[in-house]
Amino acid sequence: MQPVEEMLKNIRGFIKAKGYFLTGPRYDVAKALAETPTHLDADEIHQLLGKVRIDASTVYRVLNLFCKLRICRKIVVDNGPAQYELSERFMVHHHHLICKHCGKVINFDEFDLLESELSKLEKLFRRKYKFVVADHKLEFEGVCMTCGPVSRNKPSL
Amino acid sequence: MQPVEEMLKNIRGFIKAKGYFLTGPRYDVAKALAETPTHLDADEIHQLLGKVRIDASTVYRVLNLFCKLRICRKIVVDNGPAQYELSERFMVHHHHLICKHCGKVINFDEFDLLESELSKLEKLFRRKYKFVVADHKLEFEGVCMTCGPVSRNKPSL
DNA sequence: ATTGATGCAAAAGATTTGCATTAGG
DNA sequence: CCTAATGCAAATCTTTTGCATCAAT
Repeated sequence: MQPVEEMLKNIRGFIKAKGYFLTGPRYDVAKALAETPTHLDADEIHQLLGKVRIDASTVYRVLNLFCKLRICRKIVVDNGPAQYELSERFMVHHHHLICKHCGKVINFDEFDLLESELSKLEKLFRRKYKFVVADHKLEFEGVCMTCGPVSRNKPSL
Repeated sequence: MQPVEEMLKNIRGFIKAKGYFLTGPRYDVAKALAETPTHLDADEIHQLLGKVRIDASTVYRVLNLFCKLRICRKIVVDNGPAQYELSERFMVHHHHLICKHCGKVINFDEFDLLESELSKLEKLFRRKYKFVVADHKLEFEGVCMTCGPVSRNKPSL
């Protein structure tokens, strides 16, 4: 992952190349995302930007634009607002461990064999289902360290 | 997958074993899920049960109970209501291809190598992150046959 | 009788939208 | 100027909740 300044420069270039402006609010949201190693929801971003004057609806509009341009990626979670993170263009490719008690999202990037299996599958889908894969998402749901100690038994919930 | 009648019998036994009743609404929702090879959202279930008198909030309450008991499984999707499907106790284990144009969800169960890789990962998470995996979810997002013809190029969106 | 399940209506939470205003080129 | 972006307020959509009623043992 690149330093924040460089990421912002890249994002600026990316937005302009697509014919959009990097306005104040867009810069602020991009900065919040670039400075956060994990994920933020719309409201957290709005809070972070407390001092600057920005409306919640603008945050959503910016995030939607960013998703459309693939600057960021939306993670929909059960019971709660969607989370956003910079896309793989700016972050390393990874997937998520989601704690079903506290909702915490842990990134992981241990793959090796897995990713090659995934791309084999993607070719299969194209043949068998005529389905063209643009992105894949792998999530593990469970109980994190804080919410439940590791034991030999599966969690009861 | 078993015939619907048998699935319902199993579900009845499962619910009673957990100390709950299989009431009318619960039976109707279970039947709707058992008769659907793919997924339904709460409103679709409500529609399906049009003749029988059941309130939308009851549908949600039943679905939440079913998820808690692991009779069914909730699939949260972007832009739209959550989808529900019977759990792997009653359906074969599978994952999803999600079309980002029309929202269609296609089941797939081609695994082989993949599943063993996934369980290796789950062991790793327990060691490295002290995270105990209860379930995993693998989704491929892309464009389905109806929404875009298969081509050699990646979809522009 | 007592506990749990349901219907109804209202509330809550997240996100989107219409419209007037402002800003950027 | 002209188009795009923003703030504000209201609307929308999904899901949850409080409460009175009903059902089941």
